[in-house]
Amino acid sequence: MGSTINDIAREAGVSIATVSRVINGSAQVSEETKKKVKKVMEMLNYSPSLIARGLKLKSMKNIALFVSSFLNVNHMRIAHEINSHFSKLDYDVVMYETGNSTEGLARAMKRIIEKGMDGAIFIGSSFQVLLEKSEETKKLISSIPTTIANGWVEGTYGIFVDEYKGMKDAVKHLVSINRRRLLYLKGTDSISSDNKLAGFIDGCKEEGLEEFTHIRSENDIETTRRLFDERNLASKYDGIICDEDNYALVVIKTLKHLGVRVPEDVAVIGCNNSDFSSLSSPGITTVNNKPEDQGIECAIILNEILSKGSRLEKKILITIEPELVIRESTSLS
Amino acid sequence: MGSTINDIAREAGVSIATVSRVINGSAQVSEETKKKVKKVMEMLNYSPSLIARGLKLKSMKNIALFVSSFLNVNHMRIAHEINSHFSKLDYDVVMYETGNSTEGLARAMKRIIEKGMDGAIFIGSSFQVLLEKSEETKKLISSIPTTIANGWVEGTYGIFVDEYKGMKDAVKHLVSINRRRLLYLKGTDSISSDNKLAGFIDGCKEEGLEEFTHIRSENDIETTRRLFDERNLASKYDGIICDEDNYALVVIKTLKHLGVRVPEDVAVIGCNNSDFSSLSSPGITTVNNKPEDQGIECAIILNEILSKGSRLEKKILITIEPELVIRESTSLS
DNA sequence: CTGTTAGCGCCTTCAT
DNA sequence: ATGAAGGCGCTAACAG
Repeated sequence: MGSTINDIAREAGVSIATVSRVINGSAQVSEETKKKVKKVMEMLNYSPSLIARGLKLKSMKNIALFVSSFLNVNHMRIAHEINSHFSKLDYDVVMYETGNSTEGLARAMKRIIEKGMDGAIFIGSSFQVLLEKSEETKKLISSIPTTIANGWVEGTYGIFVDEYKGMKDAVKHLVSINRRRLLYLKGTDSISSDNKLAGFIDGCKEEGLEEFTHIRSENDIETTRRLFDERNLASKYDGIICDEDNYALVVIKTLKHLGVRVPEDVAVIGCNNSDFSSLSSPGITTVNNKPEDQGIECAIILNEILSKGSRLEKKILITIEPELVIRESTSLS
Repeated sequence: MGSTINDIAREAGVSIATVSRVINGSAQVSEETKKKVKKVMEMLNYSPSLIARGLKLKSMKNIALFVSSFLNVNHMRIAHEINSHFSKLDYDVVMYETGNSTEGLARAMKRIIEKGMDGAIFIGSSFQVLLEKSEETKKLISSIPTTIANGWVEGTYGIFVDEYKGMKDAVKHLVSINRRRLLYLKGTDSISSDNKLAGFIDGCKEEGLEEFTHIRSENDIETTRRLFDERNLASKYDGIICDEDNYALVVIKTLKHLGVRVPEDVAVIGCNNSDFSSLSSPGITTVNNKPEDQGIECAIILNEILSKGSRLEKKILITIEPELVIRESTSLS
């Protein structure tokens, strides 16, 4: 609302160049004038227009962050870390909620050039698919430094989360507590969810299991109840893995409704190590895919590219190893 | 990456003024030249620099959104609605995570003038206190259109959520199922949490209850267990209200641990109508404070001020009435 | 150490 | 219907 650099210059009796210098510390200014200028800035409650500076410098120190939804807690945990990291470096991270459509993504991504974003981060494997669908987005992406949490696309740097192995470990854990009839419940489709499922299947095979299945379902209470009723799932299986914690909650609710005990009759495992899994009763054993680490890695790598001013020599593909967190839903204490 | 308005003008053989006109539809341009210009824009894959435009227009169509943490699901539900609303209007909402310190808030709020934000929204009653702490922030806030979800400060428009009444209703509900020894568990301090507590207390009085208490506690599993052990809470009370759903989960976990049945022995009520409350077993009766409505109202009001170009005549103070959602934790089906 | 100047890309009178 | 020109607030040579 403000005073501009001109006001400061006039009031302090110096040129705008000098003012600019004391603002940015970009060159030697005598202590005396520096002090004078600073005083005037205080008096007039001046703060430089980042948008004018941005026009000149072709950067507003913004990084664009794309998420499918603000309501996805796991993704927000990642976003939180990224934001913390960059806000310390005086960057603003601007979050865009894209939904799951190509159009939504494309519309949001237009901002990256309209606003001269310095970098971009995509959260979630779903973007891997979406980004590859359109030439336009692919081109856009390779025009600025980009990292993807849990995914990779040509021209970007990806953080890979080995959820395949995570699910294998989950299977092994179930076998270790004598469960040999396993059911896998898969939620919405995505590369991540495919990887998890593959880990489940291969894990079962490696363990020599003979009775295991996977079902694609909505993670919604009514649907799940019906599913369990119709297929009599509760009595057929003694171990269930869900690809997300919230679905595990729904499953447990369903099992209780049927009078089935967890974990005595059926053991249950979820994924994400969310508050759902730790706070629910029983606590849910879960595959911790370390969203915080994903966020930190994304931020570090992107910042490295940014400050190096160029692409990294080799395509770093950090791999994060999930970890099984064991809770009551699989332990007969 | 970018072609500029100059490139387009040159390539199309017109002046930049004309190009500007077709971009903004701001004046009559002959169909012919319009077509020509548009074609060139397509060919060169041009998109106007919002930052240059922003410098000229003194607005980048940005609204600043302040949240204490991205990890607060309830707040993000509000943010989600706000974002949806404004993105349709071609505004970007820039989210700032401020923590709970004055410094964090002040630092973030500097952006509102540095970046010439068009408006600001604060999510959560905690900001009411923080904002009033400093003259600087108070002044800042009254310099641009501002709304607050669940709070109010001089110079802003507030959305008021009647959580006081919400909690009274919760008490009444417990009484209606014959609970007369009530315990209230209070989490982190805030105006909102104070209002809720007041509602609980007054509700108990109105109902003529004689045994009721409230305790301030951390909502963490270990702390809660210790608290229940030391004070023997589980046997003293037959109804418990928590000021947030996640704490209700912790309480239920604790009760189960002690072999106490919910709701037969102790009924439990939470607040927020979060996924926690609907997905947990038992489902938790909860005070729905309608975050979605809060978000929508914030957005609508702010947008109204923005488009009217001036402050609204009267200080609107929309009031949102919470609604009790009854689930298994209070119903002996 | 300090001032002058030329843009950054766009919008907007003011002429034509 | 179109063009010319000034300016938004700031930075970065280039002079001095």
